[in-house]
Amino acid sequence: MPELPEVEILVRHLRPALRGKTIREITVHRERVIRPTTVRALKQALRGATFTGVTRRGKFLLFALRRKRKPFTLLGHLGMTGRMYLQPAKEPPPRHAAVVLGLGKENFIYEDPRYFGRLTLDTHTLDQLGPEPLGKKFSLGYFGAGLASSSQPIKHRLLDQKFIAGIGNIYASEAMFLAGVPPRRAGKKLRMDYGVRLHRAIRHVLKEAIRCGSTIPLDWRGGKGGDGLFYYGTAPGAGEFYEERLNVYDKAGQPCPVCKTIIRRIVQAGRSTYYCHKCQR
DNA sequence: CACCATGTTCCTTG
DNA sequence: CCAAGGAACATGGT
Repeated sequence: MPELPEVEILVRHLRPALRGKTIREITVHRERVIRPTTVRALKQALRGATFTGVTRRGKFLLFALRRKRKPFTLLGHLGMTGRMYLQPAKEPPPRHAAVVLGLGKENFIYEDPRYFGRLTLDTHTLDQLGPEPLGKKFSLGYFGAGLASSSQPIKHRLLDQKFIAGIGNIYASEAMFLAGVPPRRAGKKLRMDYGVRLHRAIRHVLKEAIRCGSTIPLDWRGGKGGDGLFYYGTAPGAGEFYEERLNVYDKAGQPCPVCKTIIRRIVQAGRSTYYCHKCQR
């Protein structure tokens, strides 16, 4: 589920749910998700620490904590299949629980069937992230210069987290469609008027996804009477959102919603790109 | 069995 | 040093 909008929605739910809660127990089921932090170091840092806030940077979650008056950050990433949520401590952790933090009556669960995500004390990777696409530093000038200096295909550029933090495979295709930009065009060969359109489209698709609570099917199951417990995952009845909101992603073989041309799927840098050959040229 | 998957990181080659 | 391409990671869905 996780691109920038999904992480943003998750952060907004986790922030009030975690604030003020103290970690009493730490269980690491998969050491690879905490690397390079060791189990010993993680336990030493987290035991007795209290959550003071949750923020986002690109697709990363930043858990602000304080222990013995000293503030520090725990960094989270959902990879492809990660989920983070609270559940009653009496319920058994899910099959693919990677890390479980005991908070008293509740457990903070980080589960991830593929274990591609992270929950670590090492925040070094944040230094390399580019600007937030919805922030001030992602200016038209920055974006235009970043494209003009690159011979890489536009699609490839959009996924480069050092250039822009938070765009993933779904919203890259969607933004290019809205802007009428051909995915294989080299950055430096894109006409500036299309650069302007793409810049606007990126912000638009991300904002819309956030506004909808996400374009991807997901649902928050409030516990009994909205007590802060919730569930991050697919919603049985959310299919309609998905169909309506996404124009091209995963729509190969289906008609373009604008011109009815059949949507194509190509592979770039080992990943699928979906586009309308007629609208994007 | 085959192929695909919302992401990052590492390694090789040029 | 950089860029490009591919594999690896690990599991589940179709």
